[in-house]
Amino acid sequence: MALAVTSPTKGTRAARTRATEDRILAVALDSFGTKGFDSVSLDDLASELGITKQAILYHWPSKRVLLDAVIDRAALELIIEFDGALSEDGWGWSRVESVVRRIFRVAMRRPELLGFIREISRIGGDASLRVTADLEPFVTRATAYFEREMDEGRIRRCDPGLLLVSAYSTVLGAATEVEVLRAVGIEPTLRSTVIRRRELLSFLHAAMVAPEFVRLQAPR
Amino acid sequence: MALAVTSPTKGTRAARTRATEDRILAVALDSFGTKGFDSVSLDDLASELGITKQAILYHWPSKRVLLDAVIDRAALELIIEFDGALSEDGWGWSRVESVVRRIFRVAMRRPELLGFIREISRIGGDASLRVTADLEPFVTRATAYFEREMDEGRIRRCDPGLLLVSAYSTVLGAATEVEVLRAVGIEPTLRSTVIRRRELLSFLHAAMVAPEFVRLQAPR
DNA sequence: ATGAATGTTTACCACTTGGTAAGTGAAACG
DNA sequence: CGTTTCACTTACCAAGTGGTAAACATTCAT
Repeated sequence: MALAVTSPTKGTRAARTRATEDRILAVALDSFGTKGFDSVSLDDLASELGITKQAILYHWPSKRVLLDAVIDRAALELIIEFDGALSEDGWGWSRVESVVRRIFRVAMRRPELLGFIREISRIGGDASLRVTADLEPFVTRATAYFEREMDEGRIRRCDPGLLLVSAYSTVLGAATEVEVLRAVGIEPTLRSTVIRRRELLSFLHAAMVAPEFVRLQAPR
Repeated sequence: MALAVTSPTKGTRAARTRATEDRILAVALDSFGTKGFDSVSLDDLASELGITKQAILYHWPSKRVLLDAVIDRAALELIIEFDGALSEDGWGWSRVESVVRRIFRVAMRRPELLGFIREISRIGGDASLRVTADLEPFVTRATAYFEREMDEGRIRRCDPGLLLVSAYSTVLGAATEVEVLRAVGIEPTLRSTVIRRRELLSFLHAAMVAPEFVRLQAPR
């Protein structure tokens, strides 16, 4: 879903240019994330934006360069969505819980954002390197956080990187793998999503929380 | 990687036809699974097979119908790969462990197979319905198995469908999400895969096994 | 042997793809 | 005010896209 955009008839020229580029990036992120890079033509993007394909190619010299710009934008938005959770109040399990809630919120409200990251992984090559580089600071922060929690014995000791991947793909899967959910007889309604989140939290809780802290940090 | 194929100059005509269709399906599954449906043209497939695109269109009237055939084949192969694990010896945790080991083995040896299922989910529509229908018997068996284990108190009680999804996406993620792994500083070598599998098993063990059984079913 | 069925190729076709070149109208600037 | 810069459009293009039609070669049944 395209975000509401500022009217193109206001502001200075530079501002309007930035606004146009923003609109293009937003629509491209949405389309690439839901339909896939190769399945979306520049003409598709253009017609959705009510402009011509050449207008897009004016701002970026090729579709591939546009993709790079979309990658940067997606990484930025992801960091904005998630990074705050690491700074929130609380400790141990309650903080993990807030991160999971955030991922669910993003998966429900911005599924194209998470789908886009997946798409980039599949494309591979330079695109993957770019998103990896873009997310590096966040990943560093997150693993450092996990390590601290382990040091203080609040969550079970294990490889923090793998823990991050496991938690990420578990949550992402439960939140986005709609077809698989359907296959196991779970219709992705709002109500079922709430249930899934609760079940998942208890799943993660059991997996992550150090035994001696279980009683102190029970999931709701 | 295309499998070794029987020479097209042997056997009866019907057999050779079947062999050709098999080769086409194998290459199509590989290509669609790794590059995506829209990123692979019929000409790409044909040239990889050393035939012409029209030869493919002789066996299936359109690319979309070919996709349906590939879906059926992928589902069949998936079931063959996984279903055996449900019939293996052992009970409780040891059986879960054997399923996880199987998924890892498939993810390492046939990444295109798992990638293809993801791709189909993204395409959505009739394609998703088809793969869902194809996998239904297996899913039924798996959830029934989980339910039995819960009834007997060997694994923690929860929604069996969600447990399946969680375990599926966790393992699939840890096994296939190569770029995410790279992002958190884990190079996907053989050695690291073994480590990841072990870590993941302990993660799943903690999450799934009922507390009173933990001592009896410790992960290695 | 011969004719029919079958699997494949050659020859096309209309349409879409990413990308180029040149033109246009309005805003920014002297 | 003129003119230059900028964001964008119209007009193309060569290379591919999925798909059709018909010719062709091989195998099978008679």
